[in-house]
Amino acid sequence: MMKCEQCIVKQFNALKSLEKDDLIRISGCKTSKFIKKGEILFREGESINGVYCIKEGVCKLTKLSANGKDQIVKLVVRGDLLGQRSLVTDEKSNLTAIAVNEMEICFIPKSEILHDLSKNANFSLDMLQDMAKELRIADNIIVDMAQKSVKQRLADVLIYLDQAFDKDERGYVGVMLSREDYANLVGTATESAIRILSQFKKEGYISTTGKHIKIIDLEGLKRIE
Amino acid sequence: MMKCEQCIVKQFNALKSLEKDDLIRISGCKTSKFIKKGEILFREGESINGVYCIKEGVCKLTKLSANGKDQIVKLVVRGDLLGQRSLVTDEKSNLTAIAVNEMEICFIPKSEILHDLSKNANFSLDMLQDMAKELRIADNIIVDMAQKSVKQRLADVLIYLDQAFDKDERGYVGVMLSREDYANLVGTATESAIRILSQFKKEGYISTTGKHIKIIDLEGLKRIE
DNA sequence: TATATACTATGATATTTATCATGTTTTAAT
DNA sequence: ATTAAAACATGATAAATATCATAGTATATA
Repeated sequence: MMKCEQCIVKQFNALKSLEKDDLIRISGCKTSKFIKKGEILFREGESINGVYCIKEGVCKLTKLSANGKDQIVKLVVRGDLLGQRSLVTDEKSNLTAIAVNEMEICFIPKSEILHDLSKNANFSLDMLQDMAKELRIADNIIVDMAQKSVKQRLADVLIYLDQAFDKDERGYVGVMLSREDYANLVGTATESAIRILSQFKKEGYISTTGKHIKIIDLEGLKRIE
Repeated sequence: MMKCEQCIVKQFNALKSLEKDDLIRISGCKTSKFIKKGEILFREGESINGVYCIKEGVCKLTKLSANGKDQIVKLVVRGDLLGQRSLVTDEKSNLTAIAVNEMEICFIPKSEILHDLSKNANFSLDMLQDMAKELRIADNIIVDMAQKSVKQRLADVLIYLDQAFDKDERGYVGVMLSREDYANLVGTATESAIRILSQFKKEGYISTTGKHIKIIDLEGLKRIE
């Protein structure tokens, strides 16, 4: 099994601020596993008791709203940590994590992370900075949700996917989401998401083959209003 | 001028984790001032270079959306800190802060806070916990913005104001907002906010006298859908 | 106290979005 | 390969919300 101190993924998250000794210690008690598409890592209301480091794959963080629909709050990708928020506040998870595709993840027990938070100021600061950035992003999403039309928000999602995920050989976006996922990302009815994607296709902004989507006119999408 | 080490307000924020020595040091370089209703503490895009501690009053944090409307992202009250996010990431402010009523605030320069963050693990952890809580709240607002109707969101705002602000002698909510503020909190047109408040009044959930609002039927508001 | 200005209110209408219905296509399982 | 289930698509309609128009009301300021 890959050791933390040799793992390249940690460069993308706060674990990069740990010393070699600490990484070796963490490596000794971490567990690693593969998750199939659609599997649930943890549910809203469950205790996580540690932090997941995403080594490969994508997962969606969702929350069930009062009207019974799942809202996707964010997508978590290779290199991201998962569960820091609940760990720090010692609360149950506020969100449900579901694999969007095949994933490989490592789980680091709570006690190890807390140990480092209390001893290593760099690590704490790095974690604090990550959380601060997440907060800025969340604030911006609030503004977009409140002020932009469904069509704009869906265009935004496509723009985000285009820049955040590698494309395959044929230029298709490197993550495949269902139309329902798109709807749950922008907060609309599935039919509305389908309709707007059809319209984007008709108007030449994107091309689609099943769940595969290719962005054809990124600048056009940015001009949607 | 009130000294930090004697100030009761710090109990409500991360500054409570500092030792007396540190508080005295901070007290020595803080500045304190009064802000009039409507005044701007700082604008989106400006460098804050420190942290504000709210000793008295309320301010709104807004962001201008692409369509030219201000969205109120949150209300900040007595005891809250302001500017930690930008301080930690060393970014310009993402939001504009505007006083909702008469305020008294203290400003602590960046260098002092950074000094404590690097030396005091308790302080860092406390800050981290505050930010983690803010993040949870922001995630929940995203879900509400995406999934709830305007009417539900406005009811939620009233419920929040009812529990977050003291009432005056006659039972009116202790903070006065314009109808436009209500609209900018829920992300709707001012006319829509006015209409829904009128409806709530007609249906006996609230009573209003100008900007003064009294919650009459809290449970009723919670049942709005 | 007069007067301008901002805020509140409400009707009429247009636009956006959700819901319901129905059929097709894709995917997964036997 | 066959069949059931899930996902996609689209029309028709209803409901929610925005926009435009107009007028009353409060508030500040000269």
